Amino acid sequence: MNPLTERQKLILGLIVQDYVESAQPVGSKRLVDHYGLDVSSATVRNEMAELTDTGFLRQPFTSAGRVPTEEAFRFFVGELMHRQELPSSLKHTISHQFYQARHEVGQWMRLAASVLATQAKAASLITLPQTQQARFKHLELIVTTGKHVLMVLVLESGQVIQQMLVLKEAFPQERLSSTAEHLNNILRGQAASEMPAPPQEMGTLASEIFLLVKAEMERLGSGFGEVFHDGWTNVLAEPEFSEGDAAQRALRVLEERPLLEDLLNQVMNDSQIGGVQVLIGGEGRWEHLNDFSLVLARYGSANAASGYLGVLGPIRMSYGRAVSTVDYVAGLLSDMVSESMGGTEARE
Amino acid sequence: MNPLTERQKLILGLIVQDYVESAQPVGSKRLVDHYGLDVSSATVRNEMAELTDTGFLRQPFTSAGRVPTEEAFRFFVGELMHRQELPSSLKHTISHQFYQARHEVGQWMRLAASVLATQAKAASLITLPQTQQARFKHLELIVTTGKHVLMVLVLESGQVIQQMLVLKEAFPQERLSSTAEHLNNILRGQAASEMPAPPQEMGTLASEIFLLVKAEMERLGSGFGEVFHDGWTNVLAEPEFSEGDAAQRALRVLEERPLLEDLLNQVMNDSQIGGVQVLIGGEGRWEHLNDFSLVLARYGSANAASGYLGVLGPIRMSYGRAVSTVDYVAGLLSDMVSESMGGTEARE
DNA sequence: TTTAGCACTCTCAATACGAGAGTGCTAAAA
DNA sequence: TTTTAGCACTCTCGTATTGAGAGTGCTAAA
Repeated sequence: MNPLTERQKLILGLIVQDYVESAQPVGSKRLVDHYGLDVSSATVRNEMAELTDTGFLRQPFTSAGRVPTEEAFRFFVGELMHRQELPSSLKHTISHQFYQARHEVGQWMRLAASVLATQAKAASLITLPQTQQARFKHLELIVTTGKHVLMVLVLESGQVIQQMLVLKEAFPQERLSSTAEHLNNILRGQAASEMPAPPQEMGTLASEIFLLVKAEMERLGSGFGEVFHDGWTNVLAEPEFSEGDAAQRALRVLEERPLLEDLLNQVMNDSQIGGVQVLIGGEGRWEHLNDFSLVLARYGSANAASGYLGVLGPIRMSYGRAVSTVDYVAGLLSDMVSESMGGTEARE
Repeated sequence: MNPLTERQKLILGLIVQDYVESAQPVGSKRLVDHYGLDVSSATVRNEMAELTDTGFLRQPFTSAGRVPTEEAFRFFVGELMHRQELPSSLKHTISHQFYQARHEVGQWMRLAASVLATQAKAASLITLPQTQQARFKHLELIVTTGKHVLMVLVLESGQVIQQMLVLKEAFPQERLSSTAEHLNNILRGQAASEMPAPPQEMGTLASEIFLLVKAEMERLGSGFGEVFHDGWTNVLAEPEFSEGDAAQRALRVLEERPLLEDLLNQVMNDSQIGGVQVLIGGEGRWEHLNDFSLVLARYGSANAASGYLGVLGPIRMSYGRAVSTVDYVAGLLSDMVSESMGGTEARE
C-alpha cells in the first residue's frame, strides 16, 4: 500500500536481478555478501518480510529465499529497470546486415528474428508488415505455358502477391497484357471493400481475373500472414522448462494462429509505433502464457504498412536487454519499411 | 544372425506395436493376454530372450519388460509394417482443401505442414519446391514512387522473386519497361552460371539490374529457402520428452539451418521422387536426433521443381501412419507442382 | 518343443533421517 | 526508533532403507 522506501526498491531490484541470473530463490545473506550492502542481513530480512506482505515477494517454502512475484517484475519493469543498450559496435554490425538484406522482405524478417532471439536470449516472433487496408496498385499477367498464367498483384503498400492461374483456355501474352492494363486503369487505388461487382460489359477473362484480385485482397486483410520466429531452443534451455508442459504451452502461441492474433490484437490494440509493451505472465487472460513474458512492439510507419515483433521468454527474463533489443530492432525495421516503401506516404 | 522365425516376427511386431501405443516396456504375460497368442508366456519369454540376443530387444533393467531397439524399428519398418492408409473420405477432404489453396505456394506449404502434423501426430517439415538450376524466364520493373522500383523476377520453374530497389535517380515507367524488355530478350532461358558479364555497350541502368538479377539467381541456388513446419506441440507432448534436453535438440534441426541442409542432402541425396525414406535414431551420424525418427520424401517433378517434406517424431512413432501420410501428401504436392508449373516439362 | 512353477533380481514408492539453508523473533546496541 | 547479533525453528533435499510387485530365467516335467 504505502510507497516503497528507497532501500526497499534497492533490495527488490537486487533480488530481481539476482533471481534473473541464478534462477534460484534469493536469501538475505547472499544479497548482503554479493552486492556489498552496508546493512546487516537481519535488516534485509525485515525489509524482505515487508515486501512479502506487500505482495512483491514470495517464499517457495518456509525457509527458502525469496522469489519475486509477477507483481514485482511489473514494478521492476515500470520503475526500476534501466535499459541495457546494445554496444554500438554491435549495432553497426546489425544495421550493416540489414542494409545487405534490404532487397527482400523475407530476408529482413529472418534476420530480425535471428537478431532478436540471439540478443534477448529468448524466442522471437515477427509478423509481416501489412496495411490496414490493402489498396490496388498494379497488376501484371505473365504467360508461362499454355493455360498457365502467373498473376502478380502489387499493392500500394509495396506488398506483392503472386498466384499461378490455370485458365480454361490459352491466351496470347498480348491479350493478357491488355486485359491487365484495362484492369489497372479500373482498379488503381481501390481497396477490396470499394470494388464493385465486375461490370456486365467486361469480358469473361477480365471479370474472372477481377474476381480473383478482389478475393485475394480480401484474404490479405484477415490475419497476419506468415509469422517468422527463431530462438525457441533458447527458451527450452531454461531450467524452468526442462520438465512439465510449459514449453508446450508456449509453442501453442506459434502453432495456433487464433491465439496469437487474439493476443496481439488485445495487447497492442491502441499502441503507437515506437513504444514497447511488456506482458508479464498470463495476466489472468492467457493461461498458456502463465510462466512466460512477452516484450512486444509495433514497427512500420503509421500511414503505410506496419507489423508486430517481440520476444517470448521466461518471466525471469532480462527485461533491460529484451526491451532495448526489441526497441532497437523495431526502429531498424521501421526504417526499412519507410525506405523501401518510401513513396507511399506521399499519398497524404 | 539366423533369420527370424515367423513366430519371432509376430512377437517382435506385437512388441513394437504395443510399445508404440503404451510407451511402456512390454512383458511376456501382457503380450499373451492382450493379443490372444496361443502359446504360454514361458514360450514367449524364450523367444524374447533370443530376440534380445539378436539385438532386437533390450531390457531397461533386469526385470522389466522388453523395449524394441532401434534395430528392431528398422526391421519393423522394412519387413513387418503395413501402411495405415488415410480413410478415403479424409483424403477427399484434404485434396479439396489443396484445390482451394491452389493459387499460392505458401498456402500449399502451410496446409501440407498442418495435414502432416495432424495426421502423423508429429512435427512436420517442408521445404519450398526449387529447381536444381534456376533459369531466367521473365523480368518486370514497376515504378512505385520516385526512385523506388519493384523488380519482379520470374524463373522457368515458376518461382517468383520480388525485390524493392531504390535507384540513384528516378526513371519513368516507359524507360523501365523497355529496359526490362531488353533484358528479357538477352537473358531468357539462361541460368545464373551461364550469364556473362553485362556487355560494355549496355546502359548503366540495364547493367545494374542485370547484376542484381544474376546475384539473386545465384542466391536462390544455395539453401532451401524457407522451411515450413507445424506440430511441434505434438512432439513435446510425448512422455519421453517431458523432461531432459531431447526436445531442445530436435528443435535445433529447425533453427540451425546447416544441420537441416546437411541432413537432407545426406539422407536424400540419391532418392527419387515417389519413395519414402525412414531415418531411425541418429544412426550414429546426427547426435541431436538420437531420440527421434524422421520420415522423409521428395516431392515435385524430376525435371521441374522439387522439394522435401517429412515428419519428425519419437523413435516410438506410428510408422505405418507416418509413412502413408508422408507418401500421400508428397503425391498431392507433386500433383500441385506439375499442374501449376505444368508448362515447364514441355522444355524436354 | 512347450509349459508350469519358482526363485531371483531389480525398480519404484514410501518412509525415515540428518544436514543445511534461511527465516522470524527477541533482546541488546546504536 | 532503527539496526543488529544470536538463536531456535521450519522446511527441503539428498541419502539410505525397506517392502511390494513385476517380470524374468531356469529347471524339470509334460
